[in-house]
Amino acid sequence: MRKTTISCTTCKNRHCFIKQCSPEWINIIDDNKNQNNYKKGEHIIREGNPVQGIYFIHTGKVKVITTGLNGKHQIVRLANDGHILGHKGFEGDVYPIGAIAMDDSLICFVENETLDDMFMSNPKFTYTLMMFYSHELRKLEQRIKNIAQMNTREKVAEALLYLIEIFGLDEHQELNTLLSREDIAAIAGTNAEQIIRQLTIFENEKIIAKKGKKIIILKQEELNKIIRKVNLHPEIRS
Amino acid sequence: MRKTTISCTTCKNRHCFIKQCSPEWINIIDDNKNQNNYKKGEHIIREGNPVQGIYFIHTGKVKVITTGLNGKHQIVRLANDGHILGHKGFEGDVYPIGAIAMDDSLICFVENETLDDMFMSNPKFTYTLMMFYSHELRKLEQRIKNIAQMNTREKVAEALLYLIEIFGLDEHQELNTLLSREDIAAIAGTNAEQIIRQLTIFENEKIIAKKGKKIIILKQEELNKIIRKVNLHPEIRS
DNA sequence: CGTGCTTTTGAATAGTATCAAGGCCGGTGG
DNA sequence: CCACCGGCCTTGATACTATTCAAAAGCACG
Repeated sequence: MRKTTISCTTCKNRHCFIKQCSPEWINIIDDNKNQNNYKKGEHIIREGNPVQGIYFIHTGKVKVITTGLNGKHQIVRLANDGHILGHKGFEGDVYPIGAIAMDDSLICFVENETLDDMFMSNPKFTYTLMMFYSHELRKLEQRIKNIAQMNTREKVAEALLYLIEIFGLDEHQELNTLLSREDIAAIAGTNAEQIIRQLTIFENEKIIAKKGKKIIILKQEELNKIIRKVNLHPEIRS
Repeated sequence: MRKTTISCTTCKNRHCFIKQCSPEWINIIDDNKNQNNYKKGEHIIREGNPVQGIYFIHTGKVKVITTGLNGKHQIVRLANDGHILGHKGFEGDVYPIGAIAMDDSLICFVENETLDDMFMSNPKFTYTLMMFYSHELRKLEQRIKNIAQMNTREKVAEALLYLIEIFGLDEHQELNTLLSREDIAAIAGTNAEQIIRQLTIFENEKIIAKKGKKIIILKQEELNKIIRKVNLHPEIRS
């Protein structure tokens, strides 16, 4: 973690919610924010620490985890540029989640006191954040259904699609991120062995290819089918 | 579904978010809202219908479902007095979830156009809604972890605790709601047979008692233990 | 007093987690 | 440059758990 100083007034991140504030407020935030560079693997938030504000991701990739059964980690959410970490709403409480940088990440921090003033004076900012939460909620509701009902094959397909959605593919159809099998298992809600077996099956079916640890997506539509098949049952919809 | 007319100015629901608006706005909402009584089992929202606004639960019990694998229903959330249905943020889209009354329920509906004006003119309303979403998000994140990692025993314990949290127990320690085994299965993310088997086990362990379809909670702390044991591993926390 | 629905139980089957062992790869030090 | 080490990946065998199917019992309702 190393302190840096990119001003909000020159910041090029178009998705940052702070941009929803008025120009004079952006200046105030500029003076009050803390900006740090986190190295790959570094903790941004530790589970159980007191909540002091919200983290805004300028650039980077972050995994949000909670510790569960037998100390197993579950990846609850993946976040990148423009996303936030540490939801508003539990001052005096502790973070129920931890956040770890998956790549070197530049992250701005705004403390609770400043945030409260921002909400009061910038309705558009509050509104945008409300919409963000609303969307996240909707996504999680879908994910709950998936994780609860899917078998391993479907879970792995869903995890891959989730990774594509968040981080995207490069020009060679390669996943723009390098996760351990264990990390993928923590997204899908199973263990590393199951992930490997299923990836091998997908490889045999020519849906993906493996290049070392990297995963190349050959037929994304096939992954979609595995999930869609699950979602669309028009004959059942009343 | 039958139209009723309780004015917001005399409404006694303390949790309703509309109360966060200014008095003049409450009058405007009063003129623009639609209030209906839904009978037990009636659909409030149908999966796939266009989104037109937000539903505010005055009184009642509602299950929020999505249709998944092989047409199985997953109960994503349970809602009661003061909660809302149909998240803001997908105008022009269709509801990804359905909502069904579990008891006779009185529900107010406000359409998108009115809502947008409310957000613009009532920052406190927007802020309150943002906080609500933030809390819901946090709860769902915990639930995701649970559902993904728990075995049947733990899932059933969690489902029972969830029911207690939302609907509470009456003076005889009876669950304040009557769900089918299938409904409980749709919360826990398994099937009705597993629920029955596990309820029988809990009964033998004197953790619960069954009175017909009703469930009596004898030792809630034992249910907590089953879940807590899962959450607390201090030796592992870094 | 049937009829249909939900609950309950049992048995067979399929699926998943766990354990163990070997392979691969990158990094380190000789 | 090579040999070794440790970590992650991979695969197989096994034990366990959950799902499915089938059938009986209980219950509500007309």
